[in-house]
Amino acid sequence: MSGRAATKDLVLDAAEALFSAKGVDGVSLRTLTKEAGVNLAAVHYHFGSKEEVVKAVFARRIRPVNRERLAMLNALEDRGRPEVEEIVTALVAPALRLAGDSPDRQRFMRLCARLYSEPAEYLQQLYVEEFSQVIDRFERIFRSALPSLSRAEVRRRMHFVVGLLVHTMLNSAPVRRWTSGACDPADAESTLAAIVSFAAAGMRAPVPDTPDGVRSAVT
Amino acid sequence: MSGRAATKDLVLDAAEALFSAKGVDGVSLRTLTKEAGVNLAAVHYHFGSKEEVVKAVFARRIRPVNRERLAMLNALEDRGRPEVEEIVTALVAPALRLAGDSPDRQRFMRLCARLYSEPAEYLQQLYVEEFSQVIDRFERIFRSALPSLSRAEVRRRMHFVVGLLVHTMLNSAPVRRWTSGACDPADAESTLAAIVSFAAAGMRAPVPDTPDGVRSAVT
DNA sequence: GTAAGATTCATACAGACGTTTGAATCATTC
DNA sequence: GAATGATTCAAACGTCTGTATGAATCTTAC
Repeated sequence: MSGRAATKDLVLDAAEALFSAKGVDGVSLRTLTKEAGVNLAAVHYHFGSKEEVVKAVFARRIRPVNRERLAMLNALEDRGRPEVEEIVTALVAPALRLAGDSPDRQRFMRLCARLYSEPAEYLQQLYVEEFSQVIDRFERIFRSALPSLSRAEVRRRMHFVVGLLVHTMLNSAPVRRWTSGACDPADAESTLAAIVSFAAAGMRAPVPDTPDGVRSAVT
Repeated sequence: MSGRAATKDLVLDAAEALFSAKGVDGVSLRTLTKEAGVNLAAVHYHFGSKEEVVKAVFARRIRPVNRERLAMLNALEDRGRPEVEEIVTALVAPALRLAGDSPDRQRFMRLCARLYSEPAEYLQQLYVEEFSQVIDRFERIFRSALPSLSRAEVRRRMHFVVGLLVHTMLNSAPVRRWTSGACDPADAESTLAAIVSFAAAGMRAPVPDTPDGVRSAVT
């Protein structure tokens, strides 16, 4: 216990900013510690390795997001059968909300999306730990709102929703360029509304006829 | 001219496989050239730098994809007013088709998606060169099929579609895990049908009421 | 105020990195 | 078959990487 713990946070803050800008592999510990204003050896003293820094950066912010997701689901279920839009909102809004508060969090949003598409093995395990419960919860509640979809189809479509969410969070700058500023992703409110409308319609889309239509037997 | 050109292709093939497995930063030129069975210096002799290798790997396969996209759009427009599903198919199918033929191409699909979410600046310029024409084309044809959407809204929703496409191509393994094998993304046919159904419904979704509803003036 | 523990510091290590070089080999042409 | 240009090769360059060490400095408690 004890200790100022300031150094640890300085490292995490700088790591969040730098990793999101240049990718994990693109940032050396020397760059990182210099930016944080701490000694090079502080990283290994406080974290043990660079990998542990990455995991700490990720976990620090993703846990509140997933907590909020589950809380929103709880609130929805208490009020009866939730609409698809409401479920999608519970999945998307807590993540997007990260951008609302401060530029730091906006940076993290991009890091989060970037990490999700990085291949490192030590991260895969982290995803399982942090997400598997949330995924299961959403699958169940989506299935009850969309009873005509098979379990596999629900999961696939959830994957689509996560995909467009991650992509939106990752590429804010390109979107702003594409839309000539009309769709500023920093405008979290309109982004959220657009995603929810799009994703809910997608979740409700008719199941395509599989030519060899046995696949839907998997339920 | 002349020369066997075999070395160049050996490098590109190995780069495609390795980059897609471990990311660009995760593969050293020594690993790459050893895997390719060529000398370390061959990279700089034939390409000049590692960055140029990345760009060559990307361009080699993405150009045929975009050519096919444009060809499909041409065919659609010749036959009259295309349906939203058809436009989405023209956007998605050529990319997914990469996975159909061989494991090599499947690897490339993942690389492609990964590159798209990497921050390196030298890649951004490549995207503009390779994609801007295609994007403009799709925007126009989408707008004619969805006249109620503003230009900005069309672009935003196109971005969503690209997002779920990229995410699908990037994370085939997780999807297979999630769906317990029921949605094998290697089954390109069913993946395509699922994406098209989901994305077309999303493109057609009602425009959410913007509380300060002036934004839709941008047209 | 002094002992004990936590933290910081400068410095070093060994190895991997992208890149360069100059000689050796190959293919081609006359 | 000798000459020429294209290609390959082994070796080395300097720099940067993540990690480790041990002394110096703080913090805390008595």
